[in-house]
Amino acid sequence: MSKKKSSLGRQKIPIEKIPKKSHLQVTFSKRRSGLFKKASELCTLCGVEIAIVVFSPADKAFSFGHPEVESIIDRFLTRNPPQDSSAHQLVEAHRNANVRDLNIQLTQLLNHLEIEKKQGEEIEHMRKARQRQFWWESPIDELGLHELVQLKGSIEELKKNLGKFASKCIMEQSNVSTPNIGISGFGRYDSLENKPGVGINLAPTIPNAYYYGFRNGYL
Amino acid sequence: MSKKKSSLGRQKIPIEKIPKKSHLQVTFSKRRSGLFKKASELCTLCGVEIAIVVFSPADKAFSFGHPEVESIIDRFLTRNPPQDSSAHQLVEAHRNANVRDLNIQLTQLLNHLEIEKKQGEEIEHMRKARQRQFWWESPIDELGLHELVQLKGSIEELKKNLGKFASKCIMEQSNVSTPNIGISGFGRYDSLENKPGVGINLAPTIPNAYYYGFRNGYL
DNA sequence: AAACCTATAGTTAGCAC
DNA sequence: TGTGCTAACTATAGGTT
Repeated sequence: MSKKKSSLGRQKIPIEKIPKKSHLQVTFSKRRSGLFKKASELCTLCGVEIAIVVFSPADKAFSFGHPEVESIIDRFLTRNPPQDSSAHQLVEAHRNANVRDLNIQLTQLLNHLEIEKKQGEEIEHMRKARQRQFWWESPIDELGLHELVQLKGSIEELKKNLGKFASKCIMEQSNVSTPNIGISGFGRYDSLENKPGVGINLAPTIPNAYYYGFRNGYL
Repeated sequence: MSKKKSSLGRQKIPIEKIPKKSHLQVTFSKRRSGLFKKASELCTLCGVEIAIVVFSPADKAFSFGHPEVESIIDRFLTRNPPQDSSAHQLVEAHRNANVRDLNIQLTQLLNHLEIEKKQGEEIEHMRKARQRQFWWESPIDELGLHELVQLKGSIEELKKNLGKFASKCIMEQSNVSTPNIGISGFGRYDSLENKPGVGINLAPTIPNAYYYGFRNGYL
């Protein structure tokens, strides 16, 4: 006849880590679902958005989210300045991996640009120097020793070349079957540009193969 | 004698959005703290990590986190592949703001580099072309029309300059007190470089101020 | 708004399946 | 693991301050 209570019912437990593992596991499961239920009720009753993330004792992730965990987390992180503090660093680092890559690329590009610029400046320099080498078109009494030496060499060179050309012309005069290599240009030049008084007057008819000279209209 | 109940105590409410705003606000406050309390109890009892984010009806953010909301969120996001899907886009965009800036910078730099390179190439081209302009030192029968035209113009120029120099020399011969501006160079040149046969032989004694010409030893 | 009160709705510990 | 039971424990609706 004695009614045996099947259980003592709910017992008060201290809020401290449950030592018995199997027990802890059960409690975790029950209270986790209870927590999520409370959250969902709060969502419905108050029309608010809630996200919960729980890592179980076995390090498994459980999450509740209304509407979605991600969107709420995003909202939260956007508002709460990502303080890049200690804990955040790892993920931030991971997130910034491409930023780092871009920075490296940028640095390399800047270096490249620097080199390219210097090369450009150097070439520009050379160009200007080269321009200055057209001294032989400037008044002759403005020339220095070095430039005059160069002028001499150049004219000497020109002399030789003209000599070669002259002999070639003579060769051709005596042998008509020889192709007119190198003559056509001169021919055109003569017809187009050999205005009296300023042209270059070659004297191909002069027998001496080494004869050549310049004459201007003022002479 | 009649004991009046001060309150009916807790009444059952349907789990649906509370219509009365003031009422809702109170419920939100109470249940939110209740939720956080449950969470903290779960943390203590089971030694787990929990993060909760709640956006109030007034769109204010409340959060619970043990140990910290951020670290738990990071853990969560790191494991759950950041799916870059719809919801995540906004924050991703925000996060990638600096990435975008870097990309813009990079693009600009690449453009700059492109321009710089082209300039460099152009200048290099000019340099080579300029080098080729020393054609007047190469065999004369290899020259084309254009080069010959140039040669003519250059020699014409040289002729004028020599003419000016010659007249200057004549002026000086007739007036000894005139300073030797522009002559010293020539003087040095003469003494150092006027080897027989290849030198430039000026004839300053010729009365005509416009007389000048070249003669080589082979003539 | 927040803090307290009270009666009661809701949660859950311990046990069994 | 999860579910069901039940008594006890806790949270909280509605009120007052």
